[in-house]
Amino acid sequence: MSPAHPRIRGVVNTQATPEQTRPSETGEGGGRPRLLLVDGHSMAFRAFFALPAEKFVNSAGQATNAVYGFTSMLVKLLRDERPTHIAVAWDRSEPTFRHEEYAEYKAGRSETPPEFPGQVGLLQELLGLLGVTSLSVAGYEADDIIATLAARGLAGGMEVLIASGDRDTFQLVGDCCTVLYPGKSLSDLVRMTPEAVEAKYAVPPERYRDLAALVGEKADNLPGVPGVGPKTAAKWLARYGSLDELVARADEVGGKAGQSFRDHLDDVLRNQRLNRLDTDVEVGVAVAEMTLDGWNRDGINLLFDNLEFASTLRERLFAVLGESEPEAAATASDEGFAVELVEVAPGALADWLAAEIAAGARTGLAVEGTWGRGGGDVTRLALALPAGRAVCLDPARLDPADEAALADWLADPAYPKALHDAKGPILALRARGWELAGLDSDTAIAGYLAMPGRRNFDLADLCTRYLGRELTERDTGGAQLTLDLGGGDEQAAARHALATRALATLELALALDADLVKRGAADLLRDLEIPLVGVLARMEEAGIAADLGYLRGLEAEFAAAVRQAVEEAHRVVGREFNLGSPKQLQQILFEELGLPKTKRIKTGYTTDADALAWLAAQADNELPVILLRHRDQTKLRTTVEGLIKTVADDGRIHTTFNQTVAATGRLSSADPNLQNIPVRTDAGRRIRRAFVVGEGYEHLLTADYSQIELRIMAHLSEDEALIEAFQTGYDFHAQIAARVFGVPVDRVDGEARARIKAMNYGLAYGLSDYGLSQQLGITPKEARVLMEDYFSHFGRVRDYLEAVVARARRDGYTATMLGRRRYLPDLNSDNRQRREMAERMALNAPIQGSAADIIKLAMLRVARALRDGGFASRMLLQVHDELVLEVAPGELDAARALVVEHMSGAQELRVPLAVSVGIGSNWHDAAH
DNA sequence: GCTAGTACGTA
DNA sequence: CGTACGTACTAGCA
Repeated sequence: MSPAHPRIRGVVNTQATPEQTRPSETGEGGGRPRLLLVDGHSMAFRAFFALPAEKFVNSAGQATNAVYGFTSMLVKLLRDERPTHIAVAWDRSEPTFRHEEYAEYKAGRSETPPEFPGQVGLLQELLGLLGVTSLSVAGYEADDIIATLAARGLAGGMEVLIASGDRDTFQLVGDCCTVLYPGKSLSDLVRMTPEAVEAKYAVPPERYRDLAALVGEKADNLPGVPGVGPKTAAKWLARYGSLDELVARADEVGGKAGQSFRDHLDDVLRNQRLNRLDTDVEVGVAVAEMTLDGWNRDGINLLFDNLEFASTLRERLFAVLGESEPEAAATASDEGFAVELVEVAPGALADWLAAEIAAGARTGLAVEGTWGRGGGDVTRLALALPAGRAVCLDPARLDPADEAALADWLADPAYPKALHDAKGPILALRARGWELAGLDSDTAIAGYLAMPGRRNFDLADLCTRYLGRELTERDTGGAQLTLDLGGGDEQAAARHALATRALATLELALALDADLVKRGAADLLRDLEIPLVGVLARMEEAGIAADLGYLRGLEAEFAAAVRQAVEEAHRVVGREFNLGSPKQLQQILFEELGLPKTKRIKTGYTTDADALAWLAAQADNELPVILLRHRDQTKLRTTVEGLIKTVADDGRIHTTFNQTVAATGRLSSADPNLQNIPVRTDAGRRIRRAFVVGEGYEHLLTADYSQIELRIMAHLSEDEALIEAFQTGYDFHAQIAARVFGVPVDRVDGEARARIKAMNYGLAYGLSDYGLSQQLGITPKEARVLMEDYFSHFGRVRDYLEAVVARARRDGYTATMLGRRRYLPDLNSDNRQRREMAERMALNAPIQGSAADIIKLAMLRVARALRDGGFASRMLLQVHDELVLEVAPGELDAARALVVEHMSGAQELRVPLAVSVGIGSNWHDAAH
């Protein structure tokens, strides 16, 4: 028997670098270090088919059979083989050098089952938590990585074990290198030693390549010599010694098979080239570093909880880890976050990323910088891996090669990333030309879906709540620290703090995943809210063009009207006072002028618009009217002033959409709020003329849902009369009024229609008879009669509304059509006011929330359709039931059709989802 | 400089 | 005594 190393070298041309192979001197039991190399996809795929996919599904619908089977196999290997070092290699989706040589390589494989790919990411996440090195290298297959690592391990004196379902690895078998090949079942791995290979194929391992080249490999779509099987091939190789020799003396081979061999010589030589495993792959991580340590017990528990794995597997895993592990790694996480900040040498980032982060495994990303108003800047960013290793980068001092590597990694959707409140960082990264793809979790949004009523979703708060660990002052890099430390320490502390945030985000994402599965919101996060983040970032970045000169003109006009109202008011009262002070107004109106008292409030009597209008009618005094005009004009002036202040250098206003504020699921807009620009009064609508189509575009287009909340109420209540009213497409409120008052539709007068309209909308808000009477200026008794008349025709609506509250009281929450919950503990409060408030919220939340779900779906559909269709037109604003787009030249008809199609088709309801569209050169004229 | 209260714009 | 927001202002406290 020839020695191991020459044998390997003879086959694969080993070029092991000594300094990279320094296996630990303290291997298991003091013996030789053992390196276990696993072919990830190959073994996961075997596991997938070994276990029934339908039996391994968690409550989120995630198939877990491959994860379970692979983990089970890994536990067995760890227990039985006791490796001191371990790595798992993965194939990549990109073509390899083999595809370049032979386009048909691996063609004709049957389609991967849809349940499989998602599990690879989970497995890689698990390996990260186990502290197992997970590798993939662009342009190479897992086999090549394994061959490279095997050669280095052997050169370093290690014993090598390879777990792979790919027979190409048999060429690596030697005295110190054994392949564990799956037999009948996954747990039954056949030990392919040199003797076993020889017994099975009648050739030594170093001749296996030659044999495979002759016979062919169906799985790789490499046809061999027709009529030549393993027996003939082995016989020839025994006679001629090697394939090279056989080829050289091809004309000596007799018989039909010999002729076939000569006819297919090209195929054989190609097979031989392709089945050679590369041992010079740049893997970027030394074999000696592939020790099994730094595993994360909390993380593993969270992931297993999430996957809903039985406790037996977990116990077996911890048992085998516990035996081989220093305790420190397992307990370190009890106190804060055990982040290990790694320095990557300049120019080495690409290698580090490739070596440390397997495609599909999630990385935590934290960004330090500034953002807002559609832009931002990055001062630092940190990446953290599941086992706690992290790197912190300063974009300003990044080697060009590293910058390119970082940009590629950020933009690669194959690398899932978890961020906390990602939209700002996305804008900041993009300002540096870096796209972020593969956003896999946003922990702020995940927290919002779990607890939509909370006011803030700080990373530290969520860590305390979900991980039971504090993101301490030290971790967060607080200002206090900078006073105590010198410049260098300050930098180091800030880097450590950011890396800790990245790790905390990663761990938090896992915990929130599990929680959202329990709350039925995992799909909502993954399919709706996360994709929306990028869409909103684009909208904020685009902004909307503003006519600054026009705004300044308006401001002057409104300011003059305010001054005039102030002068008039002072003249009427006979002295100067602050019209903006409710307190001074109360003094003047109710004490000095002795006007009738209005509704009581905490500080006295209200001076709101309703009360002033009432006073104007009651008393013979012109002051209330002047005050009303002053209020109006002041509001308009401050609105315009606010807008002017926010016009950016590009002449556009970039709002910020908040995705985690509204308890019902709506977006909100701030800085400036573009969702409350006046529209109801003529003076107010003039402000909308300031929002104009930008340079390079042709039109503004607005598209809004007609009565979407009422349609949702009709859908959810399944009230046939309501549904029918929407299906006819005729004036909805008039139709309802006709039924309630028992008159033909064309005889419904304006008064009746207005009452029913108020009633229709009021229902969705938990309207009381008192509230309705206030709204309509009728007595509560009349309002009660009106409600009874209404419900006598639309009984299902009342049933629905009552059922919503009853169910929410029982479950503790309401749910929208997409399963977005709102928790309302006050439904069982002893305090009547709180309880009734909660009841109104419960009535409204499913309706307002479902409308929010639907327009969010529509936004995703519109954004995708615009992108896929190559449109230059873009979405700018969302105003709850309305989208505002900027249409590029020549795209009007197509854009209009696209928006209508994707808005009205966003969700199937029992009633049509009507969308109306308007076009104009400014927001006012684009109304309809 | 902070918060509470009031008021008011939108859907 | 109808839901959901954001902003601006005053007043009172520190």
